[in-house]
Amino acid sequence: MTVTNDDSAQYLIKTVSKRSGVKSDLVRAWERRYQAVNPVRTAGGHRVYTDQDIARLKLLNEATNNGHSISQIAQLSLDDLKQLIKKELPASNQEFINTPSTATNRDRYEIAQDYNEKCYAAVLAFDAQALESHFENAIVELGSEAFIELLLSPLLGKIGERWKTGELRPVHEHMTSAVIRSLTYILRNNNPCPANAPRMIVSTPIGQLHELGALLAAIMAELCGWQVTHLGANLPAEEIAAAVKYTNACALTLSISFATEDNIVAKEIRRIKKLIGNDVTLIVGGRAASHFQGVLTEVGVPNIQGFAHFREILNQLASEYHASEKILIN
Amino acid sequence: MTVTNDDSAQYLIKTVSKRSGVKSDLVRAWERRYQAVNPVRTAGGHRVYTDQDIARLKLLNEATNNGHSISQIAQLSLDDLKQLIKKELPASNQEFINTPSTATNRDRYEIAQDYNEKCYAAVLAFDAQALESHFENAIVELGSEAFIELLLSPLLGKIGERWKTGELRPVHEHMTSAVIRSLTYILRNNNPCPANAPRMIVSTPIGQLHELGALLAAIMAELCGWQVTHLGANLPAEEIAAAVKYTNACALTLSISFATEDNIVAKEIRRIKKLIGNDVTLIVGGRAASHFQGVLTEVGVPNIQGFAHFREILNQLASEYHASEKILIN
DNA sequence: AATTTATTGTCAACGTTTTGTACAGGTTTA
DNA sequence: TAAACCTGTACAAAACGTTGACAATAAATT
Repeated sequence: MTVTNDDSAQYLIKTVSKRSGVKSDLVRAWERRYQAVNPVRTAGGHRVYTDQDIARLKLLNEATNNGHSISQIAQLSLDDLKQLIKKELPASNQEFINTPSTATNRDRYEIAQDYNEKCYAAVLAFDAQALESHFENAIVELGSEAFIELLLSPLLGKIGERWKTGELRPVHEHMTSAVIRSLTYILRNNNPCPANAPRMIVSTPIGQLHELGALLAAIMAELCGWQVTHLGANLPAEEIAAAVKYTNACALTLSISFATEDNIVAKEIRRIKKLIGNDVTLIVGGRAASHFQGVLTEVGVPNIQGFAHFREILNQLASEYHASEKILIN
Repeated sequence: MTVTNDDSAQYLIKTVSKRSGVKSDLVRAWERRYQAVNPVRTAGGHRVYTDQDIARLKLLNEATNNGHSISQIAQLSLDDLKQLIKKELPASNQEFINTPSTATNRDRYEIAQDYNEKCYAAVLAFDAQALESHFENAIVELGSEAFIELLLSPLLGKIGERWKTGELRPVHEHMTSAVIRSLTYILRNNNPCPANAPRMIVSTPIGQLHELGALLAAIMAELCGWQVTHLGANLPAEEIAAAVKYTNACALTLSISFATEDNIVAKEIRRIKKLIGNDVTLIVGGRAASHFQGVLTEVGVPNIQGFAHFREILNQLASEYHASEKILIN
């Protein structure tokens, strides 16, 4: 967990209690009896907690509700706690994980807002460790779904904008995608996908160097139960098509983030469509996708509009896939 | 990964009872009469069980339901119990019968060899899931160090060769690096690096599209206690230099995997050297690094020869860094 | 076949430990 | 100054622990 040199302690016990779901008195008791957390103190003696402490208390709360005795788990590391929780729920009540009863929707929106600023600050400061740490905490606190919709997606949008204004450089984006790529591991493990899940390839056509959008699509598809192979950015049509063939994927998602003057992207999309044929569904999304509306309608690709739409398409495809699979079995 | 860390006792009897299906009273009776389990005790005398104990009780429960007398099987080993159950039920409850394969005294080299073949097969078959799974197992079985030296490095070498012969396509490499990137998370967590660790940037200059070598270098440096930021492949000199500045890195590692006819790489290396100055150590490695020997000696970069050499340089740099840091403090 | 013996799951009684909650009186913060 | 915190203490419900006993079977012996 990359020892966080997180001197950013900032929350008083009331806030911590609200966000973690553990009553203030109990937070103090857990600290006194088991050293479950070690908050810093103000000059006057008030406890001051970090985001990590909140994540920790949240997990401890969940674990104790699951029957674990606090004295036995209070000193476990964040990672051990995550594993503990994961073991408890072998795909039973996903709702409980993703919709923690402790935070209302507005709360979560504000929390995400909070993390958003911190994460952007970390990107700007080129602090990969802080960024990763914030992401980890946010995943615990928000759950995978809200993490993506309320934090990751807006953040990546912001990064894209700021990149155009010159506030951020290409390296900022590279660093960010490196961090997000390694996070994929956590997210994937939160939602282990079934063996017969439909497969998808995610990439970016030649000329499109920005992979953040593709990463987002890949993560979202994984959370929807797909088995995703992310190929990175800037790949020629033949390569992408080859990957589709190799994996026997039933869908291919391309991310187009920037509108280019040349017509390379349009050409590539046509070539890809020709190579993969009609049995594989082509999905094109991204901030600049609408710029290529002409080609997209030409090859029969729907225009993705927001999350809900993307998720909807994914679910529909998945159910079609499973239906056809059943027929094959019979 | 989720490898049950057996040594961490943490469950109280209620939880154990719920999970194993054996009533609390009976668990105690089995312990008292036959020493079926040997739980640790808390200071106050409460029994504390491990995951293994739970597995054991589950199996004992099943076996007694199958007609075995508890006194006869209470002291059997976990493996023996699994065997017993397996024989009884030819086709029903085959779950949870995984041999932890603990006491293998086989040579690590052979194990790595074995994994190497499996992993290469997964790459060839474009099976990202299998590849990731093999990697995970290998890390557990070999440990991070041996994983890198005996498995990852030879494997990446092989992939590089086969790429040249045309047996593998570029997508194979992309897929592989995607998997390895997400694995970074595990490796990093196995070796949490201290807050005052020296920082390093790892990347690949423009024209070098292959990032496997850079990934390998990044992982190795992290295991040596560095705080590494991996930027991905194919970045212009200014970007790389900017990242060095932002992170205040004291070393920059570039990976050169392929010899190009043009002299772009040489140019880029000169530019990078000029931009980062002499306070930042430039390290250049990779299969094709020797091809640019001229430039490298010109800018004063040592020729990396194998792991040991790279590690040696890293350690020396780190100790120099820490020495200079101490001086700064005083 | 009848009787004795051993095994095994379950309970009850009664004391101890764990753990969440509460409150009082003083201090810090905004 | 009011609201929020801190420390310390206390308390009660839930969960555990030990001991010992008791049927219901299963196994062995007469």
